[in-house]
Amino acid sequence: MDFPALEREVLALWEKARAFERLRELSAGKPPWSFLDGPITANNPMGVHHAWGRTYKDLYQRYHACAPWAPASPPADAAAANAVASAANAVASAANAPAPAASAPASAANAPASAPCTAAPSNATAAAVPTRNVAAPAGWGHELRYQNGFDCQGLWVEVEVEREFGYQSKRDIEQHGIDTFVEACKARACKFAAVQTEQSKRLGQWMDWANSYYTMSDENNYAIWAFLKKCHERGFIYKGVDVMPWCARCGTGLSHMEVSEGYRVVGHTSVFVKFPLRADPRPGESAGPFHPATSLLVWTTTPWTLSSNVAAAVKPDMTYVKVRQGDQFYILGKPHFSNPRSQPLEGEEKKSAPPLMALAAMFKNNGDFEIVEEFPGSQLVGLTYDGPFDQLDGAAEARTAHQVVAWEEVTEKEGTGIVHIAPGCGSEDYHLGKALGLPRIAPLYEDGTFRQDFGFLGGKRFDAVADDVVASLKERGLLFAREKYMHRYPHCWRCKEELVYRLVDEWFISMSWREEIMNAARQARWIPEWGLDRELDWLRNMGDWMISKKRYWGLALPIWECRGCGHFEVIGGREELQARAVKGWADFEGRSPHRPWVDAVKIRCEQCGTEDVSRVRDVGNPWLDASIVSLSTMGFFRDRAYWEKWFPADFVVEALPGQFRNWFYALLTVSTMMTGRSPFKVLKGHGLVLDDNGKPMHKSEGNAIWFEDAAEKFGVDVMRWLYASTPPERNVLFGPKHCDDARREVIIPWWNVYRFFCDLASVDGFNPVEHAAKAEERTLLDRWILSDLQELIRVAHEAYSRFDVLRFCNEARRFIEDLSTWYVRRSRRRFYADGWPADKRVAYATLYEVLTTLNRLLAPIMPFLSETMYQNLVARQTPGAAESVHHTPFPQADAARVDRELSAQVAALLKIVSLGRAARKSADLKTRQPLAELIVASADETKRRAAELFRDHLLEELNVKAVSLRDSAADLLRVTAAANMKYVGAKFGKQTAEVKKGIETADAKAMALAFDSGRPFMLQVGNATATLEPTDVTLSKSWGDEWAGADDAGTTVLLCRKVTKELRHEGIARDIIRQVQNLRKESGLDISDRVVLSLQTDSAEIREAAATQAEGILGETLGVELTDRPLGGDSYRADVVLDEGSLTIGLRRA
RNA sequence: GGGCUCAUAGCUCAGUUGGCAGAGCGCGUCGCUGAUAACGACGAGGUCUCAGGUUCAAGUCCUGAUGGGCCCA
Repeated sequence: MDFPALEREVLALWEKARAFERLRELSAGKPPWSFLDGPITANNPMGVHHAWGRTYKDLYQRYHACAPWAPASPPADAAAANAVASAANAVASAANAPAPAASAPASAANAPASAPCTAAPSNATAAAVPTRNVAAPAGWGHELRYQNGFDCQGLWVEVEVEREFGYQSKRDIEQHGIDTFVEACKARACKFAAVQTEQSKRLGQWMDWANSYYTMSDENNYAIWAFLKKCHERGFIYKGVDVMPWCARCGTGLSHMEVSEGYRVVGHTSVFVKFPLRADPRPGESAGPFHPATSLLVWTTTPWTLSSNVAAAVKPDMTYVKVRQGDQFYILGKPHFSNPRSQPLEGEEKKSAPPLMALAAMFKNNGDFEIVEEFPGSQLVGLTYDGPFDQLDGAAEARTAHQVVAWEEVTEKEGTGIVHIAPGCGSEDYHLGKALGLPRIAPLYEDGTFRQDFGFLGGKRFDAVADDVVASLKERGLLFAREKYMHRYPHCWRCKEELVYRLVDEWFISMSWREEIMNAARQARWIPEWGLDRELDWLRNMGDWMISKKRYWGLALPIWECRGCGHFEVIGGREELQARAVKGWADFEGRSPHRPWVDAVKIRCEQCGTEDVSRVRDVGNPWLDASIVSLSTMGFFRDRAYWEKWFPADFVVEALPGQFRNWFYALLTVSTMMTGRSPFKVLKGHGLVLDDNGKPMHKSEGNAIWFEDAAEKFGVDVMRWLYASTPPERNVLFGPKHCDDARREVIIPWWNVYRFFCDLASVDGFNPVEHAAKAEERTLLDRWILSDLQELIRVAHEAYSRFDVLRFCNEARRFIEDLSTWYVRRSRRRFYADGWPADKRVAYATLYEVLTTLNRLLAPIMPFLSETMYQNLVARQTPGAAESVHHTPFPQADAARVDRELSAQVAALLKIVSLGRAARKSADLKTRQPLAELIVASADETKRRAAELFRDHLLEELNVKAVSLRDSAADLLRVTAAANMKYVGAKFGKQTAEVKKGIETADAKAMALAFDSGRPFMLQVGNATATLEPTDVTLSKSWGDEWAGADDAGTTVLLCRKVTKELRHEGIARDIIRQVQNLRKESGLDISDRVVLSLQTDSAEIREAAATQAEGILGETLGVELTDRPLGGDSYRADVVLDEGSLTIGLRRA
């Protein structure tokens, strides 16, 4: 079966029938169900990892599009109350919503004025979808917005375009023109939005593709302006000077969120450096121990920052030592001196990192040494020293500032206990320096090279000077030691270069109002629940939000800053800018609010009157772009009634890693500022997609799987099933192996039941209306499978409505297995009858109902297979049926058809059959050999009742002539007991030998009966009582020569072992029949072909059996004549070996 | 250093108010089959990561530890 081909056919069918548009017509005016799409980055083709989230997005939308308005049955537990509440809300808000006539043409009326991608797959007529209002059946279905989103702006696009153009740096961009560059970025976003649209369609996503939102749209950008203005009105926007992580290649600072993306383990040159003390300046201390031959021993992993050293920090309450070596004295922390040192790594990285030498060992390498003094760090505070690069002009400001300062954060775990402080080159350094009023030296330009006034370092890049610095220190006798040090160091998450800490001006949103955002976060239901704690933790701890980036392609920060007086204003929208413009509006008019065009507009400073105030050059943090969409895409600024209808979203779902600090955070922050509310009612997160072996997919390692390849090799239904049936908070393993497993486990059995039905139904001319069944006509098995089907429907509603599709998948898998391996297998013969006897009609009707219902339940997960089945089973059969399975209401469970007792009885039946097979196995009696009698002995009434009700099935399944029932088989039971020494020895110690003997001589049968009823067995050993558990003994059970048996938990199944001559002949006949059937199949005969049969054998017994059973053999194999002579001519032939001898079979079509 | 999370058979994973440790795949033996790309029985494979606690009863609840993952500093 070529599933991908089938999927392509379904896609063509949907397109031809306008199936998605038709669904929207059917849904128009129904209660809204609001899904908000987190925008996918439109920068590359979609990967299989995107397909996970998009599967959830699609399947929950498909469910709600056709779900009933209230749960089918009241959920039992508290967690479900949530679902009830939200469903109730949906209905309530429907009642309050504007009349359908006003809100129906929603997507058309609310479409952004200018679609940013004219080249994007745009279809104006399709966009205006709900053209007519169909009278909707009351009670089911919801209206959805189906709006997909594309994230378009940001450095990730710039990096790709730079690569396309062969640019090396920001200078190239400015030289060739920002306008050219920005246009190319726009074009790239449009190009990949179109690619992703086609891929998403292939995945089966039903979305209003022509109406996708783009974060680069004018509407979206101006909406962010409005948000920033509101922040400014509350005083939260400020310009900060900070030491920021900086990417020298990209020429931009990175936000906290971005820095966390890019930590990698690297080796750096670390150095131990001497800071020679100057004469103690403190009054009364000049004669102290700190004479000129004493140096502070300082350690750093970033030698380039020594150029900008200002201070050395010590921990006041930590003990320091003074070490003499030759005529030199060194001061360092006592714990650091002798403790082993290690690199701050984990797992594999830790194992592969080289060992580090302890400081004491370094001293030892240099010769004899002794500790001459110990004192607390507080005694060092205030001392001054000579800086390592005081000779450089750029460091002049620090020459008089070098001093020892107190700092609680000095750690005992690494370094020397004396920390090099360069407030212009490190974040913590900066904050310490700021608190102490130290000067700060910023030695680097934007591109990471040293300023010219840094002498021998001037013009060199920060990451290329380690050796120069070391050489210079060594030459001047300041180097104590150097080593390679492995640690996690931040890298640019886009271009992979090492970051550097640099003093820069950036724009921030203060997070002083974080409690408000936390309260909004608490309004939503988070799946998994710990997601809320995780988000709150982030909100509690995050610093102010840095929103500026010194780049080109992105939101133009609407901040106009006066060069004259420093006053800045935040402009809240296009109209406001136009009103304030004093220059350049004509140049900007008609352009998108991007660089460079918007930069032409100048305003007048409202504080000092300066006329040509320019916009700051920065663009916005890209998470701002996606943060606004709960407002911008739902008409917050344009159509408040429409927005009220759709906000907050009922559901959002995205990948967990990263989004707590990215989209979830940004979305909450903006919504809280603008509305004070959470923008979503339910947030669901899912994990990562790994390869078949559980490894992350990387292009460079060759284990990445392209979406198109996966779709065409595996099929998307299996992909969707795999994603739907994986626990969302875990990672999913995706690849050929897991796809094959899932297909074999679920899809193939389901498909085969469907095909079994279709093959027969088309021959028999089954008609669902004509061949209906009445309840009282159903067999027990019919009623059982229909009962379980009702349970499955109930679970489906519960699972889908609580966003727990995994639970439904597990139940569906079990149901399909029961259906395929028990119901259909046990019901096959009913379908083979000639004509339309009642039993056949009922079997057809039952299986038809099961298949069509199951199909509907699985449709949200596997829309292609279910559509195929629906077209065959329903659409072509039933005049007036809906065109697509996805237009039909989700089934409702009928509680009256649930029969739990019957389900328990079928389960008991399966157990009895299993025991019967075990009994046959124990006596080496193969199932083909008919036996005279089966005894089911059980104290459990359900088991006895099951054996009675399903007597006929037992007869066939276990190939016996009769079934009898008993309460107990104890009278036939013979047991021998042996001690299990492993447990008995451990439990009874010295008594073991006695207990062992006791067990062997005890009443083993009483012991077995005790264990079977769940009790321990009390064994008298001398004067004491030993309590025996089932694990303490090994019991061997038998039921005499006449019976083969097997038992479990108080139920015993016995088979009569006596094989009479007649039974043996029947067994041989059955062997023959099976071999004949094999040959028929191998020969390619049709099931209904009549044959002439020839059997030749040397075995007298086989001959006799064939003769006495001839009628049965011919009947089962559709034989018209049985002969013992060869057939010759165009006959088929097979030589087989039976237990009794060899046999040659001949076949010829009659 | 802090937060969150996960740990069940060789592998992938179920285990829903605490009640006799499960499935699929893989492996071995046997059986069954006009039963489909199958199906069934039996077997090997488990200290449910470890240590405490609550309880008549803990894979499940609590505390701590160890290890993996994510995040923060």
